[in-house]
Amino acid sequence: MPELPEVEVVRRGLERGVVGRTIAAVTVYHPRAVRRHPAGAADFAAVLTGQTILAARRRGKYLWLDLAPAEQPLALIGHLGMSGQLLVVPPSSPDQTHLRIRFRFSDGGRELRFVDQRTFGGMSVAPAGPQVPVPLAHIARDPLDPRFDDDAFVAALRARRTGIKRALLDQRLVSGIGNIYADEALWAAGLHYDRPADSLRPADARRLLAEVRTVLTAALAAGGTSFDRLYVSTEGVSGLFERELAVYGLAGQPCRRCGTPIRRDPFMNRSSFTCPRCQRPPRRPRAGVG
DNA sequence: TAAAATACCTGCAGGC
DNA sequence: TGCCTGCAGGTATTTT
Repeated sequence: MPELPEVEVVRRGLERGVVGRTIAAVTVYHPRAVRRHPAGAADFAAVLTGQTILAARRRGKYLWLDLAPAEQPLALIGHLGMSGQLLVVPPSSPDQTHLRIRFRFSDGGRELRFVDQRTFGGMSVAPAGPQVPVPLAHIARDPLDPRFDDDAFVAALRARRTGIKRALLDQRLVSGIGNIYADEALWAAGLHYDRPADSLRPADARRLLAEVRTVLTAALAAGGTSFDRLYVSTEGVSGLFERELAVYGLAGQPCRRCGTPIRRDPFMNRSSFTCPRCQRPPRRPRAGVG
């Protein structure tokens, strides 16, 4: 599933593949792919046609392409959702089954394709803001951002009246973390997902943040985590981090630290994976206990 | 106002 | 073989 490392791999691919090129034509094959573009698919295509891409940028799990401004600066925003892919491929390559948007370029070279099986992802065009496009103003910086404020994060996390995993998944508090890396970081830090955030000591919060950074960095180095080929780079290559996962998806298998079988609990309509020995449940759980 | 719950969506695995 | 159910989960919206 695309979380920060996977999205960053895609961003780098876009930087190599489409920056500096001019969009010649846009075709939207599924309206849901542009549902966050209020003016609709026709407007989406019309606004983008003729635009030159200046840069490929990211905040958390969102990507955007800065466009050369005619009057006001614009950004082409993308989110991969659960199953989205942004592929840079030769025009002659066969259409993917779930091709949602196609971008052709004026140089006649490789085209950009947004492919998304479950259509949780999507693209839109919005005004570029001073730091991030206007619709992304609520997304916090991610832990790999040089301007991420550790002290502010620790304070904000400890002010939350909820479980720590819920807090980690809240993109307004810290971005880029999804279900996989939340579970991995919590295991590494020896913390249970339902531990109340306001019960964390500052040192606990800092240790958790350090583990988040460690797991995100390692996953990025491995090219991300891939399951059933739903996540791939712009060249269609799968990531290798899955083989390094410690708990996610490993229910029943021994914890690599203590040998206790990993357990899976329902959590927020999905799953949490923990080692019941390394990650003791809290005495006063917040919510979402399964 | 914050936190929790729900809707959205498709493909696959497993049971029968 | 074919139908049904559960599951995967990030974000926006709705409810509590």
